Amino acid sequence: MADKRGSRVADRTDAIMRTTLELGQEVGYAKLSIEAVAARAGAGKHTIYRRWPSKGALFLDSLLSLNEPELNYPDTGDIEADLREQIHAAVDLLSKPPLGPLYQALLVEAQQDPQVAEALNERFIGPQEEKTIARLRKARDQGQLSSDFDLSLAMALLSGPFYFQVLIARQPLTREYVDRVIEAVFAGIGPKAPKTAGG
Amino acid sequence: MADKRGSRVADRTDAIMRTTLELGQEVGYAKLSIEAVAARAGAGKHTIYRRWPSKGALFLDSLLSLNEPELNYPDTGDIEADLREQIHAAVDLLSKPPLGPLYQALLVEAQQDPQVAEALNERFIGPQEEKTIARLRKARDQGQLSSDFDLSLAMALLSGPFYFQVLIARQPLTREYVDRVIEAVFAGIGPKAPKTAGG
DNA sequence: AAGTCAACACGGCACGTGCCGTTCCGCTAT
DNA sequence: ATAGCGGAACGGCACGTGCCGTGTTGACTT
Repeated sequence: MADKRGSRVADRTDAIMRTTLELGQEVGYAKLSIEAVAARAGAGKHTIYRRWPSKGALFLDSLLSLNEPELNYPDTGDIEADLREQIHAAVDLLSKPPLGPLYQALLVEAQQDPQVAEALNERFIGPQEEKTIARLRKARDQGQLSSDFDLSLAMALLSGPFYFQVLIARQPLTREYVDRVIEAVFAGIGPKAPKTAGG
Repeated sequence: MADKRGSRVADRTDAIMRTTLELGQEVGYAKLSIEAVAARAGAGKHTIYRRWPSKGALFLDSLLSLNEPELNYPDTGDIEADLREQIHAAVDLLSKPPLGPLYQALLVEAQQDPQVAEALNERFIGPQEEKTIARLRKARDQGQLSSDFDLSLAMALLSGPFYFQVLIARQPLTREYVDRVIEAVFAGIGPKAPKTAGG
């Protein structure tokens, strides 16, 4: 039976998503076409269009279906060490092949398609942020952070430089770079001696 | 003579670039087609393809032809105040209509087209970085920055959160947010009491 | 100095290709 | 019977490339 007509819906859906990732890795997201996905997956285009409203939605679902990103925070009591650990893991996962290029493409697509942006935030970035903020909150309660700090601002300070490095500067994200950013975000770039008093 | 054949090359080039920006604002970068630019500019597609290898290159040239971004640093002696001033100006220019959406689209295109990325870095982002770094260096020499600091890292710490806010969090860039980021980057998110030695 | 002309750039048109999103058809498992 | 499927075909759009007739330009002739 070379045909898959009538097989279980979930199987068909999985096959399409797997093919999407496969083709995405081969030709890149930009050149990925629904037509090609349908052809390789042995599916009708209609079957794809029935389930996903856009290429971006299909791609997002496909990526999230991997469900790998169980990026949970360690909690050793040392917030800087835990952040390093966590960010190293995230970097390993999201900035290197095979997932890196795909995740990056998804960020690009999110810029162009508000629906994808919303879904991405809701289903991936948001939850990750919450985990980070929860961990930061605990640290703040333990006096490891400036007490009056807006935690979502801290989030941005910690994440921004990495996105900057990848998306704008287009430089590789090394562990050393991660460590330097974390250290600097904690210490600040101001002079070591307090600003207020004479330095 | 409704025809522009043989008129000066620079005029034709300008007309095409102006039309590109115009159409870009109307339909957005994604739906911008060279065909439409040619039609509205009263130009042949060849004339466009002859000068620009890609839609991205045309768009980049068109944006840079505005030549507005003379974002030069003030130097009042107070690095934090100068950074605020400078970043406020940059934010006003690059995150609000009419240029904001176009600049954002250019960043997106740079993700997909390495040639555009390189040109963008070389002709816009790079020079701006250099100005910032030069100003930071002066501040460091005056003792307003931690003395052993890598200035390009400071660059990333200062820029990253803003790109994050726009591209990832998709939130508006307010002056208040800018001020909070700058303050935090200087002070650090660590506890107020100095970690290293007694202040 | 005035006239001439080949080279060049141009606008416009048409072509073949690729992918879009949709529609129809025949098949198959339920 | 019905609903979902694979597959084929559709019209539409934009791509990038040829070709054509036309206008401008600058070097050469007179």
